[in-house]
Amino acid sequence: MRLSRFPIHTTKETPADAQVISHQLMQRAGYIRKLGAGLYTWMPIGKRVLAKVENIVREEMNNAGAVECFMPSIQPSELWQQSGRWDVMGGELLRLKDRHGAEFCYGPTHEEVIVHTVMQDTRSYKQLPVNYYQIQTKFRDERRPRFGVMRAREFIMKDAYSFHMDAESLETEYQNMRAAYIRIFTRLGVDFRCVKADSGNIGGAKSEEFHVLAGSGEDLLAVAEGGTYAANVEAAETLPCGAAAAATQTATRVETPGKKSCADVAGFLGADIKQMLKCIAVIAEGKFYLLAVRGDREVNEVKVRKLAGLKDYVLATETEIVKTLGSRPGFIGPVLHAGETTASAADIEAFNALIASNSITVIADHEAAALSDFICGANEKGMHYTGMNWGDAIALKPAVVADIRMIAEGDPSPDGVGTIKFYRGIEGGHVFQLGQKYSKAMGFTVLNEQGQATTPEMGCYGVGVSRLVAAVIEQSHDANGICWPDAIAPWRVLVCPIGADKSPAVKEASERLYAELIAAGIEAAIDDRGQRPGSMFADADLIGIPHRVVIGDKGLATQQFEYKHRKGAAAEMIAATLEAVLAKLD
RNA sequence: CGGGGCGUAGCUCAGCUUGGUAGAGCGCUUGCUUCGGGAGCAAGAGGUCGCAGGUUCGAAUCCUGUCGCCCCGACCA
Repeated sequence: MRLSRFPIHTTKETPADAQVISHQLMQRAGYIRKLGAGLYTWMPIGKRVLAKVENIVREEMNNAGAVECFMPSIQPSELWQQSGRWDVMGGELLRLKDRHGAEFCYGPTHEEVIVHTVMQDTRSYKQLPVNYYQIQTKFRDERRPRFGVMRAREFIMKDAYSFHMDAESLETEYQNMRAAYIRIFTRLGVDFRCVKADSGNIGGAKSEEFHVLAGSGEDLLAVAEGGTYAANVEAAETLPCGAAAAATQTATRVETPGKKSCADVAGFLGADIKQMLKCIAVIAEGKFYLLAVRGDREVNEVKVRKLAGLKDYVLATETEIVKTLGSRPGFIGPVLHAGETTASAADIEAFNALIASNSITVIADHEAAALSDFICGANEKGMHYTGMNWGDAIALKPAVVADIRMIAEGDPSPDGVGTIKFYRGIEGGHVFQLGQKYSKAMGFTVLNEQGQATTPEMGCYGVGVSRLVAAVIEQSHDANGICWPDAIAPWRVLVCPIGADKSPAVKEASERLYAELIAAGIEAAIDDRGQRPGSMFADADLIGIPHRVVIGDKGLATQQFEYKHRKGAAAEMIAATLEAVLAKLD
């Protein structure tokens, strides 16, 4: 490619609206231009990189036996009503009406369409398993699009859907896709982890995410040092611990004026925060719950939502807490009122009746259940209990003991091997076992070997193609700009003639090398824009071309080119031949 | 959706408090001199100050509304 005929629009200034480095560099280097919130145009140079990522994904999907198709981005609402998601999806689903008033949505994903399509042609077990994929534009009306193409509203996704007669076949294909994803991320040259994931609201059982490790990542990953366990913290289990030790103290009300957080109370009382019980008041399906974890722990929302009856829980408001417990946030505990509060005797009786009755359920984490002689809120403003024990007459017993806390750094790995360390990651891929959720909802059956109608098992596998471009940059850049790996660089080699307008020798040598590289099948570009050396080098670094060959009179005098790798510290002189340049590319 | 902030030249921003002829840097055009890490000088082009009302002799500036964008918190490739 001749840069004189290719739009390269770089800027020295960083756009004001870009927060993360990949977004800044993609805009500065002219890879993308913003059209609106979460809407980006891929400029020609950016499209080259995007196409390369797409092609790597396509090659690995094809090699893994998946077949490419292409579905409409606009989907009829009927399909979403069949699956039940039309009413479940919130504002994220962009809804449209056509001229007849018929309702549609812009597809945020394609489970409905693929099931609808595949079921039309699939009648027999002999036609399964099969795995369809497409690389296509999706639209999700994100609450808060940000970080450029990393979290755009319109983005490019590779989505694949497989169908199977049984769970074993699904498991086989799931592992096949998982292996394909490992190859994809390896070819992209990124440091990544495959982690156990929560399957979210797409449904289904087993799922893993592929994360590109980066400090700017939005996800927190729990990875075992010295082991193989890796999970998104949302999905990371924690190990049960021992039973509570026998009580050695009796409960004592103590004043803790204005001390609300566990750290404040522990500090005020000179106690270890690990002796504290943290209680979170939540309401689900009209019922009041207290979620109890140790003072230094956090509640894991995803785990709580998996408990029976708590799927749609919300935090209790201060008003609700006052009404139900006679307490305020900061002083909540699984305890009855002692009768020494400013509240009236009747109120206390009412609170205690509520607290003691089934209308309040205590759900304790394993560690919280194992506490003894602990400190907890007294359900009175400014008051806590010390020396409390679950067996105490005024303490409620946990109705449920479950794993509801967030895993923490330093915890033993849930699989028993290694110690947990946290990393940040950018989710670039996700593999799911969906089971029969969609095939059942949409009435998809095929005849098995016995001639009986059977609902197929389904898997789905996504790669955030456009997001990955940004993720690679997050991992591979320096003060001067992007450092592309060869596999997805817009060009592998850039030929930079110095003073070609003045020196016929330079012009001739650089044109010849450029032509030879192209003839040799190397993706090369020549910067024939007539720029001064400084701006030419600055552009080359900013747009991130891996290999740079500078040709000037100085080098040609001794039959030499100058070669520099984008990540190399210094340039070196090499023989002024195609062979010498090719040797550097290997 | 709740909270905070910003809309002035292609880009980054000043001007607004205290109304009075619209500014700088970068970029762009032309000429000359330069030419190995974003050159110098000179001369130019380029903005109905997001939009709509209102106050005023007069509004980028004050008021109201509206639209857009960005940032901080519950979801996802």
